[in-house]
Amino acid sequence: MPRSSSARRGRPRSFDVDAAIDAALALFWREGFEAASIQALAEETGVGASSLYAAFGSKRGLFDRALARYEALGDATFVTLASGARGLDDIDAFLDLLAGQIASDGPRGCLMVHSTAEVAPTDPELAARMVRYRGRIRGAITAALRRAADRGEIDGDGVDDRARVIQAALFGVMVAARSGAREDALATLDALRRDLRRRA
Amino acid sequence: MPRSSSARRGRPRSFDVDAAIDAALALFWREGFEAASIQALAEETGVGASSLYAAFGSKRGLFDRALARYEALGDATFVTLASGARGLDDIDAFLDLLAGQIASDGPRGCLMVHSTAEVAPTDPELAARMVRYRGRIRGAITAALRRAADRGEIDGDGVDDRARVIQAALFGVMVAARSGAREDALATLDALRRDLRRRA
DNA sequence: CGAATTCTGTAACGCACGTTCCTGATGTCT
DNA sequence: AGACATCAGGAACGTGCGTTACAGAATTCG
Repeated sequence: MPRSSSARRGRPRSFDVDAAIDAALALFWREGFEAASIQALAEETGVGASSLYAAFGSKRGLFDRALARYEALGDATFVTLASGARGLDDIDAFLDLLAGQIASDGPRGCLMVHSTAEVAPTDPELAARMVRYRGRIRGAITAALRRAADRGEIDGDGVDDRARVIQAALFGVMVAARSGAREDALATLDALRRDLRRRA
Repeated sequence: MPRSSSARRGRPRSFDVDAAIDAALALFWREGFEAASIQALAEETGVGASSLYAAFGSKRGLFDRALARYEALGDATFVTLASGARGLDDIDAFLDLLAGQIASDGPRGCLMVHSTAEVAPTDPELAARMVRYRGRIRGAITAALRRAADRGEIDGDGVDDRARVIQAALFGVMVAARSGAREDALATLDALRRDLRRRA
């Protein structure tokens, strides 16, 4: 049990907690919660299993930290969407970010999406987390659509409905990406873009 | 190894294979592939583990049969969408079916969606199956949208894009349903409905 | 009726998992 | 320097998993 004070007695930790969380996040993202074994997490982070337990309590505890990190990364990518200076262009920029991630060799899909599929049904606390995450995305999309309507880029009617649809479609794209259908996922992102512009 | 002929020698099987597949499907649907243990499958189907292995070869073999059954059920619900006599009304009817399933106490979400999240990254054969399934849904939606355009219910431009978006949004709705957010999922289905009509 | 064949239920196997224990190493504080 | 506290690494534990081996039950064919 580490102290809250920065001055601790005893042998100091030989690894960076945040770096370990980032490494664990990468593995969870790639393989999912169950499939990421403690041994694999130890290898990925370069930290022994018992040290992981000392620092995070349990596999689930480490997962929580990794999810929090994921959410922070997500919020950073939503910021332009939520409070940018433009309208549809901000949405396009956001879709570009997603397309870049899908086209890359990084982890497939969205950690929140496949964690929902895997653990949310048996874990109410995590389920609630997913709901909040979804709501935050939807809120950011709504804000961008409102700006677009204010600028006369789209019709102002049905902005809330449209935000719901876009958010859901993005999650659907992430499911496709998870199955390795990159072309399909990217094509759907483009379709979403065009469909949005067609409402001008 | 059972014979192809109906006249078999030896002790006859004491359970109905199709009924066992249906029961296994229900459990996979509820809990996912990994979480559905052989013991739980044996209880759910009422068939001993060794008999399941004799009949299906492996857990994965049983899962394949269950997925095939799921696809057959799905195709049955797509049929009106794919080749109905109406346009937007056929889409509405399909959305009603989905809403009914989400509102019910049955398994949450779509088996294909959460199997993709769980298994597709490490199983190319299953991943291909998911891609085909998604394509079939998209095809059915496209057909219904074309009919709607022919009847003058919507603008004919961008039907393919729109079908992509709708299919992705439906999967996103299934993710939400999987996390137990019934209200949210149903609200998004309604939003999708209204958004579609608004393009009239 | 007896031989051959297939299915059922139980028990067991090997393995991998998450987790904990223990010992020695490595620090800080007085 | 010595007492104390924490950490690191490896071995070990118990559990549950998918799967298989085996012995008895049930049926068909000659």
